[in-house]
Amino acid sequence: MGRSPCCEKAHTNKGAWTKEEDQRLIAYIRAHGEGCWRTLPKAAGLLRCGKSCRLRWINYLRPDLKRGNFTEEEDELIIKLHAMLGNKWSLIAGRLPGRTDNEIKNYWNTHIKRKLLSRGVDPQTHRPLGAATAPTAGHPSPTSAAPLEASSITDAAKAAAAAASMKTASDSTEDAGSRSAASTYDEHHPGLNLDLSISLAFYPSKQSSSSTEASSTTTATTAAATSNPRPSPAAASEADAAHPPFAQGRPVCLCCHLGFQRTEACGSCQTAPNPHANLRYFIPLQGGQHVID
DNA sequence: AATTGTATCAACCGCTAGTAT
DNA sequence: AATACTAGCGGTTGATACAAT
Repeated sequence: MGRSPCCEKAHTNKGAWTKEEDQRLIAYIRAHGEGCWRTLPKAAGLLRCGKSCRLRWINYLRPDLKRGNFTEEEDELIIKLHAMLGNKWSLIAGRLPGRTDNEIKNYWNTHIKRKLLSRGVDPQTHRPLGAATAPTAGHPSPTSAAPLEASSITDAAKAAAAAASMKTASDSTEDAGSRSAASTYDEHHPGLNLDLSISLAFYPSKQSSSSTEASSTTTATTAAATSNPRPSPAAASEADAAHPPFAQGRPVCLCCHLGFQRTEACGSCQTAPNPHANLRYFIPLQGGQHVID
């Protein structure tokens, strides 16, 4: 029963990749795309296991990777996203176009931890070092019993919104026009506007057509919608059906607001019998104000 | 110049959720 | 329904580069 193993482990190379191996992998993926990693090594003539090929491609060879140092902006974004998500590196990376989870993880461990410690902040709890330890071990998660201060949540929301905005530019790099848009992102966003309400456009309600609200849901909402595309009105109403609190203007899970899939950041809003009971909510107000419930 | 210590990061390992058989 | 496997994730390790002595 089942299938054959993904690779002959006895006949696979390990360790650093050679230029030739890189070229083979690049050439193969250019010709055939990212298909089945299991069969790729053999098809590409590589003595590597599929897992290794996948990692090499994702972390190093992918053409859309952003090389070079992290910017101060990215630093702050990572800190804020980490405050909200904990060590969910892939989720954080998803909000930082051109960066990989591995890269961010390494960067966190080598730079940001130290940076936070020098600020007197615990890198795991994001609380002042002298402060009482959080009741839960590890990082504060959206479902954790040690939620961040309201201001931190709001900051994190803003950061994620900005990140989502950045991701939008990146996600659309398939075509040249979009690539251009991505490359000019910095020109058009010299200072990230983090003061955004990102609540209403994620699952746009047919009824919520207030122009004030529409104008207050700027780039980030578009980004959220992009990362969780719901293009048609039918889809929107479907979303309303799936998220009745949102459609009715009631509080909505912060994670969902930020554009995470329900299974991504807050599984509990999907699995908890009464998810509203143990999450913090983000109530959008007019004029970009927020209330943390 | 040689040695030792430290920082960085690519790659590996082990685990889990989802899926194919 | 049970089993076997894949893809993806986060933690850890090891090789290399660089800095200090």
